[in-house]
Amino acid sequence: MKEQYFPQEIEKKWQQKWQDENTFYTPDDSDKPKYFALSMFPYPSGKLHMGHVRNYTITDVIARFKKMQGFNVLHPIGWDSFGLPAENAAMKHGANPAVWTDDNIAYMTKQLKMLGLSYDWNREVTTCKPEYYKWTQWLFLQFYKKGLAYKKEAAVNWCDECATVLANEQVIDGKCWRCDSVVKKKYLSQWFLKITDYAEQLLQDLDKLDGWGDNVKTMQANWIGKSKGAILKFKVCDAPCGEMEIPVYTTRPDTAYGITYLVVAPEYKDIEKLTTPENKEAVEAYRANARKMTEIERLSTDRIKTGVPLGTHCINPFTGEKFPLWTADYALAEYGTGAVMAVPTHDERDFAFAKKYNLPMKIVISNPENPSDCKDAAYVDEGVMVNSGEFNGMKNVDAKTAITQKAVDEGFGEFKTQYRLRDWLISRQRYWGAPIPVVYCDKCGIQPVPESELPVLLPEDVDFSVVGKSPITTSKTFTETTCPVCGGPAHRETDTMDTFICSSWYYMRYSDAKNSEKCFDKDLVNKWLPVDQYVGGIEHAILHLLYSRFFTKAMKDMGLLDFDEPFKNLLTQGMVLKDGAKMSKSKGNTVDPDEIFENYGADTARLFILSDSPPARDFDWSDAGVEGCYKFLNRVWRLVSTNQDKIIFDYKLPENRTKADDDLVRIVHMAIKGITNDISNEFQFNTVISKYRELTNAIYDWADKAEWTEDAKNVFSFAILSLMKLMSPVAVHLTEEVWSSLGAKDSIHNQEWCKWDENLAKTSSITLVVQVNGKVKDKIDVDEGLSQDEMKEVALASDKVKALIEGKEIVKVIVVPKKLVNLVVK
RNA sequence: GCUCCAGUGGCGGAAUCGGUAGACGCGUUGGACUUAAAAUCCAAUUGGGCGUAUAACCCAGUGCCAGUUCAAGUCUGGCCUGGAGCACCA
Repeated sequence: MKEQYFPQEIEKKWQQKWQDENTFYTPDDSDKPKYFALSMFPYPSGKLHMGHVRNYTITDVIARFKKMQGFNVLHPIGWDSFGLPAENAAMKHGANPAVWTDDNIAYMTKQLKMLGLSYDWNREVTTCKPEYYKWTQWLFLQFYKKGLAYKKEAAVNWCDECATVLANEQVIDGKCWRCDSVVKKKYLSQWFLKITDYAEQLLQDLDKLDGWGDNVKTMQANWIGKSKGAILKFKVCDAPCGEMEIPVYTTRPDTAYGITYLVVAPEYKDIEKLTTPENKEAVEAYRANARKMTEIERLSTDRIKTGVPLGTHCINPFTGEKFPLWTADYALAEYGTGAVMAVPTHDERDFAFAKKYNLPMKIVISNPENPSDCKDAAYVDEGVMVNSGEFNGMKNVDAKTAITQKAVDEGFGEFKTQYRLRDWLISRQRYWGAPIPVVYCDKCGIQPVPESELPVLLPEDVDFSVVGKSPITTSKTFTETTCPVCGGPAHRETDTMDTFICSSWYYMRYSDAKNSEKCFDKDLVNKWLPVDQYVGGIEHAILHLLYSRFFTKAMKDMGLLDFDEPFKNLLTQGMVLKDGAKMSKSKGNTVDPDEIFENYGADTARLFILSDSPPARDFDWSDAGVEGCYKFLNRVWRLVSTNQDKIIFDYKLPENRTKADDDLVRIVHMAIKGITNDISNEFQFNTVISKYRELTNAIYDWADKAEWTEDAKNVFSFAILSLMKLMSPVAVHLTEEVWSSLGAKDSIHNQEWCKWDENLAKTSSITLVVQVNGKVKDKIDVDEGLSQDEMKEVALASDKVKALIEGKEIVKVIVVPKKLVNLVVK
């Protein structure tokens, strides 16, 4: 072993060796219990960034720790390799997206290996390869068969920049999640997956996810947005085209006696039938204007509300009162029934609208102690029913049920549970994705591609320079085909699938990555899944994580697997910051992992990225911090290299230890206990690393004073070799090099995790804290075995305490065994 | 507006159960070694009483205000600040 630490040299050597010896191969058959550790797989953008380094290091340390604890650990990696950047690069540089993607994967693979990650590369999964997307397409067909995939014409989110539609989940603040440009509405016929069928299950099963943070669970619950209310139906009394009925959804049926008008969304399907000839022109103009607006404008809550009357009227079935119909863009076509009953006195939005257009108001709920006149604001709190016929005097919360029941009994209403979650729009008008396996025949209509004809391969004869349509439509070989039913001419669907489909099941594929007969073997997927620990960024809280839960539930119902939640435990790691801001190219505050590997080595990078903050919190990168970690590894190296002659690999702890030896043995046991607990308890790697330092410091101190008897050498060896094993999940190369230099035959990464002896993992004496009236006044070293009475005596014998309690009365004495005595005096 | 999370030295952060606040590190200051530097090592480092050495002592202190308790960074209630998510969802 060299005197000096040369990380680059030893890291390269061991990476090669691990690869040659297949050190991290995971067998499917093993007596050991399974453990599936998973990082969210990367998009092959070109280069790793520090967020990747953090994510993969965290998971890698978990995987290695679990392996040493005796688990058969599955720790795979793959590539989320369909998506727009490849296509954009193709357009810009004339490169083929497949080639661009392959190059990026090759480079990033090299980087992952340089980080020393313990992946089983035999299970690598790449979503853009036909052998993978064949099964993505196959799964689509299963969804289709089950009625969970359907096509419909709808107002959808459109991004001009990306020239494609987007799912609701991909619109952030009215902007595209990828390019940040403003999203528009377009009417298009598109493919959807019926995630709404699973809304209730997706919501309820959140309770099962004990291993998920509350933040993610509440975000998903809010997104699903369950509410309970009623559908009430209103007869239109003067529609130009005969009798009509308008159903509305409301969570406030208790306010039904206070309705003074009714609003339908500008996109409401029957709006034309509800408009009188006199109002037609104004209504048309209003609707045209609404269509032009962007989502941001449309949904802005501080915009002044606008609307126009339709000229027709409804009857309130509770009161017989007649009230007008309006259209206004504060009613949303996609939620509820697209129509709203308006009660200005008890809803802020209706109040603002009624004020503006001078519509009447009627108070139906009142707080008897402090009645509101509803002149300046709506009264939205609880109260007692007034002006509500037979319901007068009832509490409004009780009236919700009572009034709905009346509507049910009399045939104009029903109880209704409503969700905000919408179906998942999965069509994309882009090339670089899995083609939707469907053909359109003039005679037979929509026909799924037979499973035997999968995969539907992406064509290569395409022109990426086209504007305004998907490059795939320029292929001469792709579009024209024959109908699988009648054999007549037909054309293929040219839309591809949202990449989030590919990532909704990739983690299952790891269980059987090379299967060419099936998407995976059922026994294997049931053996390895659910994922025991999933690690990734919070940005997927309601995208990937919700979609994957939906896929799992749907696939369970299809009989493909037997579990109903994919990820048992979820760790959402914080962002990597530099100078307090998120690292980004535009801000110019990025740190290139390659440079860190080159200057300090991967072990330093791994150690540092775990050292300063707990994994869930944001991490501020600092050059001084890296330097500090590098120095620490040097210090560890020196500790071993300068004392090599005193280390016995097959040490035996002496039976009769001297006091000094004893202390080091205790310190090691305490470190083992502390580190094991810190990892087990939510992966607190930052404190794990502080304990590495404490132990290293303690060994240095001890070695300084040691007389090198045989016993001392054995104790020292125990300490050094334990330190190496404890550090091996983090400093993977350094510990391996030391381990082998000291005479080991097998890899340190195949060793068992250190065990501690509870009797040795504590100090022989304790510090007795003496408080007077709750304030610490003295600390006394005492023997651990002291009884409570003895502790009290020791406390009272303290000179400091004597002085403080002199002339005072001891009211009470509290003794906490092995810890403290509190004297309450007056 | 609603929901969730967080707030501790100059900085990152530590503190199973309510029981020694500030572990470990970064930075800073002083010192040793060196012709010099780097590296390394030693010491100090919450604020104040207190710009002197030594040894000690006292007071205050975990965003703010209350409360529970012998004892609160930790529990309860009410705020303030920051971050994240949702948001005209009837």
